[in-house]
Amino acid sequence: MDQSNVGLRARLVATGVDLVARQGADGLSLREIARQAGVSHGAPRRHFPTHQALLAAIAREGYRDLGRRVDELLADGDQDPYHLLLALSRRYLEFAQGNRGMFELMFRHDLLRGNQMGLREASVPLFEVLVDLVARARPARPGGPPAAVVAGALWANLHGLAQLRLWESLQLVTGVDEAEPLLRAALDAHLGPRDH
Amino acid sequence: MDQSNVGLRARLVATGVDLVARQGADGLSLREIARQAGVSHGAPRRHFPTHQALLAAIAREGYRDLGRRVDELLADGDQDPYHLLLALSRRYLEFAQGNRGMFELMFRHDLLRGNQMGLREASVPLFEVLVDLVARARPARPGGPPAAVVAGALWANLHGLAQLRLWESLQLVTGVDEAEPLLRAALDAHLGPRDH
DNA sequence: ACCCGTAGTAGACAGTGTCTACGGATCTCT
DNA sequence: AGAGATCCGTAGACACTGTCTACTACGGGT
Repeated sequence: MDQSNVGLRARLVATGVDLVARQGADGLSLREIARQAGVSHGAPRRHFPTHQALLAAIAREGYRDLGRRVDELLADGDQDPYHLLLALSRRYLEFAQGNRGMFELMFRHDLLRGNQMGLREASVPLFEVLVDLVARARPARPGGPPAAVVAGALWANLHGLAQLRLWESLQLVTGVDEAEPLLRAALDAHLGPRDH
Repeated sequence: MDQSNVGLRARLVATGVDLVARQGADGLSLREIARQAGVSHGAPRRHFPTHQALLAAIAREGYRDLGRRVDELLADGDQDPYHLLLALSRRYLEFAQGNRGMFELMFRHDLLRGNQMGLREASVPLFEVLVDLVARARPARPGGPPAAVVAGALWANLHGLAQLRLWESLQLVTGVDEAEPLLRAALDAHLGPRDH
């Protein structure tokens, strides 16, 4: 793919996305990205004030990618919110498993900390989808917590699953390799059990 | 605290624990730790083959600390498993909030990845406590998933909550600042609702 | 007395992120 | 058209990092 005249800024981000997929989250030094993009090590500074800012831009691309995969799902015809939630959750876990480097980058502590890079906001659209699905999937119970809270808890659960699974902690500790039963347990728990 | 003759290895770890509490997870360069411990930058290498190995040892101390706080809880007299689970969860969240640097270190992707540092195992004893409590708290239902699976899902939920709360994503996205309602939702979800 | 393994020092090396001075375009205004 | 300013990338310096390799001091065992 030739991207010689789309502007260096976009090229740097694209190079970073490529690099993190090929070499993992540790190969993303500022100078290496510049090298791969064919520019000098000082060039990125014109477009990103700091190394972390460039990393954040790359991570944002990861959020966009994840968002696209979820949207793709929603446009697929199936309208049952529970099924959609299940599929969405699987996508999240698959994304983490299949794009390990990017996933690690997206949730690096130093990038999220204090929201210096404005990276938190990148997950908002995804979360809105989640809230909507939760609201539709849950049996209307007037006394219960609001949908946003349930969605928050579910998101936390999903994210925790993805993380612990990536580190293989879950396998070590539960003896089960697959995330599916844990995922089903989580969904049933938050949404109430149903008949599959 | 004077620790001049407990062996350099232990002193380096202690220095690191101190340092991460004072300066955060980014101030933990090998050379800075050596400086704070009053030795040359080559000295740590006698006791830790690599920088990451030293960081892992420091992180392990974090897991031990967290474990102690949980044990403290279990020895407190209260025997109701649900209350204990609630208290344990709160401790987990408090620990993350109050020991931010250490928590970030404990879950740094590069330290956990591939379990190169044998760090995963450090969370096993904690998890065993969790499994035990879950088994006791859950109404015995023969058809349901085994306790280890529920405990795994709950742990993932708890950990996800701690993470997302640390970078304030939950507040941004749910509008609620406190983790308590989310925590209650999670516990009720995984263990079945009860009367408080 | 000798040797040897241990523990810490000191220097070198490649690599990193950031900063500054510089060069060459390109655009604008008179 | 000519001159000035602004943009964008280069090149080098700087302090700092993790790792590696001599080298030194010391202590105990045969």
